[in-house]
Amino acid sequence: MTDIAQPCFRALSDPTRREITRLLATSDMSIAQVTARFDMTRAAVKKHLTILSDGGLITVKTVGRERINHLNPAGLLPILDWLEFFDAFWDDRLAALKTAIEKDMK
Amino acid sequence: MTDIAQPCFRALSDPTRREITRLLATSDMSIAQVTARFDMTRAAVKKHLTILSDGGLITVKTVGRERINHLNPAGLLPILDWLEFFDAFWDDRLAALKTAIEKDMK
DNA sequence: ATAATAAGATACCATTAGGTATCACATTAA
DNA sequence: TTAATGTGATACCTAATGGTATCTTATTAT
Repeated sequence: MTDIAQPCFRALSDPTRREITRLLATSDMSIAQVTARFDMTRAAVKKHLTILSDGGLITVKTVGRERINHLNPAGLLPILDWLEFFDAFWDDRLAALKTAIEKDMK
Repeated sequence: MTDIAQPCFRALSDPTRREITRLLATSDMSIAQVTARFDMTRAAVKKHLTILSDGGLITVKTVGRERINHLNPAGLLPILDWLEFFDAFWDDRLAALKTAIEKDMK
């Protein structure tokens, strides 16, 4: 029950952190640069970045007095691995799924 | 900034809830049946099921005095939509998965 | 009719989470 | 050298989270 995916799911469970990942997808940023995009203190942003790092979603490189945060898309793989479990069931449950969706739309 | 995906990400952020989804992938279960698989009270399990329902990951049907919990794989689509943003950063594995699901739903 | 079973509802508790303010330290600029 | 900048670290606050216990109601079985 080691649950390797937990730090990743945890990291993505917060909207601010998901937004940070999208920001970093466009370019690397220092903590101050990320903070400039949000209405919260640097300390709060730093906590989010730490959690993203724990989840393997970003890497951090020290450049002078700055900490450059860099997106690590491979950190999303635990999520994909987890989702793949349901591949088999999508086929099996296809009929029920169609019915359920169609009924919901009425 | 309505963040439609938040209830889904939130639902999957807890290991117990992820395990429940896998359980329900094998068969529908009443609350008591789900509870029998975990070392916690029925009230705790019920809370998890409510959060999974809020996240659109399960549906609940009343049968007599029982509440039958049923996996709703389509509830995972918000996650896939969100992940799709990162397609540019790796291969097309994710997009293939998502389009396969959507094709099945039609 | 009575007892057993399934679940809803509420109050409560300890811990975690997201946030702030503040101070110290390292690096760069003047 | 001195001042400004970027960050680390800590203490603290409030709300949310995951859990329990307990009581009530609805349904099913004897």
